[in-house]
Amino acid sequence: MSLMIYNTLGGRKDVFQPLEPNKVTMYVCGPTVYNLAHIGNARPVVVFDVLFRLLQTQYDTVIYARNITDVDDKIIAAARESQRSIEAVTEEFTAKYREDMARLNALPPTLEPHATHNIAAMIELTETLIAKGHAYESQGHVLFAVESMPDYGKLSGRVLDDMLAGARVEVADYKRHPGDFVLWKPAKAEEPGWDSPWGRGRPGWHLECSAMIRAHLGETIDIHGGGRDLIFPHHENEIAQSRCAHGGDYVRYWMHNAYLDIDGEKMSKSLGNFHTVRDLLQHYRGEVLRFALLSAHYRSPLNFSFELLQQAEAALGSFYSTLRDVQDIELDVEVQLEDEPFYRALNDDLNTPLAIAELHALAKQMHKAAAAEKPMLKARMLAAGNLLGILAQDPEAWLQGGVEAGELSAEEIEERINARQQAKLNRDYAGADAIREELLAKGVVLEDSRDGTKWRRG
RNA sequence: GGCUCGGUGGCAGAGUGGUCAUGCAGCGGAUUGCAAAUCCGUCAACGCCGGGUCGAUUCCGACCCGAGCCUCCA
Repeated sequence: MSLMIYNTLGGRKDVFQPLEPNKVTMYVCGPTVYNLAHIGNARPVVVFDVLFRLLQTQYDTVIYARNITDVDDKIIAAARESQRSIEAVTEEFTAKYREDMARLNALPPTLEPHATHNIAAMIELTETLIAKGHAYESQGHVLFAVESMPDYGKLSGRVLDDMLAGARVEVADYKRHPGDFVLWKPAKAEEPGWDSPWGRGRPGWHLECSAMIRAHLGETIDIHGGGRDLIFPHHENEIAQSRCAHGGDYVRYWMHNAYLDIDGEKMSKSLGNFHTVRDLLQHYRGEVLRFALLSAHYRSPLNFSFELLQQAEAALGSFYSTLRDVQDIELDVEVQLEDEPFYRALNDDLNTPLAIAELHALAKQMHKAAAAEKPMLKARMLAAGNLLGILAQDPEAWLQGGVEAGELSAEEIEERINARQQAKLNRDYAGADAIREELLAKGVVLEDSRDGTKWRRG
């Protein structure tokens, strides 16, 4: 089965073929570590985590790099505001970012290059660009000359002349062309800086990705991912830097996720309409957040709401409930992924909503299945869950757990269930129902079955 | 203004040139001491207008509406 990927460059789905037959290199734009990640920032992380898992089922070597931008104007500003050192700020938010993403069941990337550890590579790249006539020094800055690249704008479908027509930006006087962008800029004394042929300074925003990809993954990588808003200028400029410096292809497949909306508007830090992952984790388990993020296709906007999270929670609860019914069944069967509808769905440009629908279909089959069919169905559900990064918990623990501690402990609940059982034996159904109601009022749902009474929070 | 991308049932959200998405919610039934879970059945959509087609939500064109990028942002 071949993986189809929608390539922003070209605007259509293509069969994915890595440069080398059994190796895939993938790079996703990571965080600028100056504050907490919001749930919109988590979307690419979760989406590309699914891709990472999927690729690993097909290729022996998958190298997935996600950078940490730890030098940036916003970081400097954040450090100044909180009267802390740059390092204190970046270390704190790097650690918190890793924790938050781990709680969303995102696997750690293979590599996590830091911008500040790769300054030499950036300087070298800048020197190459100057030597080849694609960059120039001006008033202490080094700028990339967009006019030196004939097909600049190809990724975003822009033409330099058109961009000028609508330009609203004041053009810095050190630029030859308004579209020229900074590779290296001078650092003030109190700002972080590194010695370079152009004096003490620091890199421009776009430079780090090009330099680190080249340093850690090679001149040409297979997949580069990120949010849609990075297409221009960030990724366009990365292409310009890398292709002009090294020639050849930079990235074979560009993938861009759509954003999360709040009331039809993009969730963003600048609009202030965001929820941090950390905040949401106070109320919802990471797996619920993850499921919610996967409930829409990654290229479609996803309207974020509490209803969405509640639906995600309900869906996961129902899957875990199905799995609880078969929790004692041993797995000694092997799933043939190639035959699986959910696998087919994921291979079609990561169609996670369809994969989830197939998971519902599997659950439904499980409910009707004869005993002999259940081990395979369970294995298939878990295999699907594994690729989506969900359903790996103990079902009982999931159903009885939760972020918001209930009013009752498990022991207290068991005690009430026993009391109710006794009432039932005494034919005191009114008493038994009273206990059911009492527990329900405290968020505990009882389910009677031949095997006794099960409970869950819900 | 330029460049992108969208508009699917009450909600979320896939997909397709011709009887089915799926989930949640609703309605009816089975089951249950009562419930829950589950099962069966059921309601309901494809922005608007035109064009081609035997037939379009799906293709083409215009229009309306929305979002994003062009400035830090996933």
